Amino acid sequence: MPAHRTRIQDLLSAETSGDVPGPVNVKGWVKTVRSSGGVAFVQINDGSTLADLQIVVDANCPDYSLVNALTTGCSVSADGNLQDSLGRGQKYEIAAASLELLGGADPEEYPLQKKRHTLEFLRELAHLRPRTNTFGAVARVRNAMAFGIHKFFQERGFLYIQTPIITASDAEGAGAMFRATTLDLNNLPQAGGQVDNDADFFGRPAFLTVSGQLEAEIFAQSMSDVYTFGPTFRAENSNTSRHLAEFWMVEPEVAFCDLDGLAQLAEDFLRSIFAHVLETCPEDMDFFNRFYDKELIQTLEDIANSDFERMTYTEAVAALQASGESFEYPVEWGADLQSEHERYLTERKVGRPVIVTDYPSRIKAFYMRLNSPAPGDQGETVRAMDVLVPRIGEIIGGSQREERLDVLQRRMAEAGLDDAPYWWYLDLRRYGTAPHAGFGLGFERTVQFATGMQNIRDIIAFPRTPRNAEF
RNA sequence: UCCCCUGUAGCUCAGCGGUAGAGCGGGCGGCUGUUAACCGCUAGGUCGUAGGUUCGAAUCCUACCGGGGGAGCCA
Repeated sequence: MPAHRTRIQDLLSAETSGDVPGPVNVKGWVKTVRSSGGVAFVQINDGSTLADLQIVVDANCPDYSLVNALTTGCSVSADGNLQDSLGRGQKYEIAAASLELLGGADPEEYPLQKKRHTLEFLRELAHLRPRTNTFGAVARVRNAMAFGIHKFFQERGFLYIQTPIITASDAEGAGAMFRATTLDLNNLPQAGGQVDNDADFFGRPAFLTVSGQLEAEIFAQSMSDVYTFGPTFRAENSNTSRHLAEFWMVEPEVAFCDLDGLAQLAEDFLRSIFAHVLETCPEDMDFFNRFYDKELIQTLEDIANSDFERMTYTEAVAALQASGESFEYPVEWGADLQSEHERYLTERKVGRPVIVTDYPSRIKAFYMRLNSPAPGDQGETVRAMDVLVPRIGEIIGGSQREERLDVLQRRMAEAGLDDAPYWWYLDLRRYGTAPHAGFGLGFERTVQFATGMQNIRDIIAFPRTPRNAEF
């Protein structure tokens, strides 16, 4: 009896069945059971790879009678030798010497069939859907991409930093925040006719972070090259296939870097992580290519192997106006680009990712660095960039930060912001200020793009959206 | 938050004013290596909820709740 479980991936990746001598132990969850005469076929999956393993149980196995009790969803353990499969459809199979039922799954109640389910139905079964092919593949690809992200930055000497999840500062412009409080909402302490925030846990209002950027800037102004990778929260009432109330964001922040350097970093970064996932998850990527997007792999390979298009906002507006397209929203210098405009640029105009830079200051955040005027501009612009990709639209938003104290203070005043809560942010400009830049990447959107999945709720294990926080 | 679509058996759907249906899944029985196996039999539903119109409502109307698509906000 083998002492340790062998992962299915390790068995299936063997060069020949002879490379796995002697009996092995396998464990997993039953996908389907077929029987024919005196032979039963138990197909199991253990999550280590997309492929199932077929266990052959015949009358020679003392536990043969057990197969009648096996149904989809059971967990089992089997010992036996790996052999070349006698049937078609799989290379190897296990000839069971013994079989054990670890946990049953009442077939009258177990909700997963061996047939295909809709993604909408599976969304209600977040505790069971990782057992399906699609969600197993998403979990593995998501894992590989997280690793690829760390690998990219670590190989470039970036420091992984952890910024707070609970924060008292509200990164301007990033949207509505969730309040984090220990106050009794049914009996709020009052002071001077208002809620007494001094009685709250932190002695002041606190929130769940919408971005680690401002804190990351602190470390960029000391460690030079840093990145964050963690959860962020937006209390926006957004009901789309691209928004979550809780999502993961990657935010590099780089000292002594301008917008051109940042755009290059963003491009290298995206190309690197797509190449990484193609290389490390070939079976899963084939699966997505077959069932979700027939051009997925081709698209990702193209991105990994070709340069991104660059254009300024002013050039983008000119291109949109010259396109002859009839857009629902008018295109005019000074207005933000709408989804339809972004999609035209990346999908129709260039057919690959586009980096749009130098947006009007009026539509961007106060911390973005003010430009000197360029030809064609019809107003102030800032050193901001958006990376647009087909189907998803904006996948990265970033900017060179305003490092000049006087300009920053002027911009904050124009935005109607009070200096006081930003005292430490301004201090960074008072003491050894340095040019720096950073961007934010929505992790789920990136995985969504890489898998071809239509809905972001199928990219995160336990999606938080308005009116939905089950599990 | 706005616009459009949608909610009928465990799942996917048909039925769209007159006695609630199919396929899959489940149960039972066949089948000497199967491949989302195959063949036969069978059980299973207050038609999202609450009102309203009507002799009669799954079907028409209203509100609310859930789901989907699109938009806005953004990552």
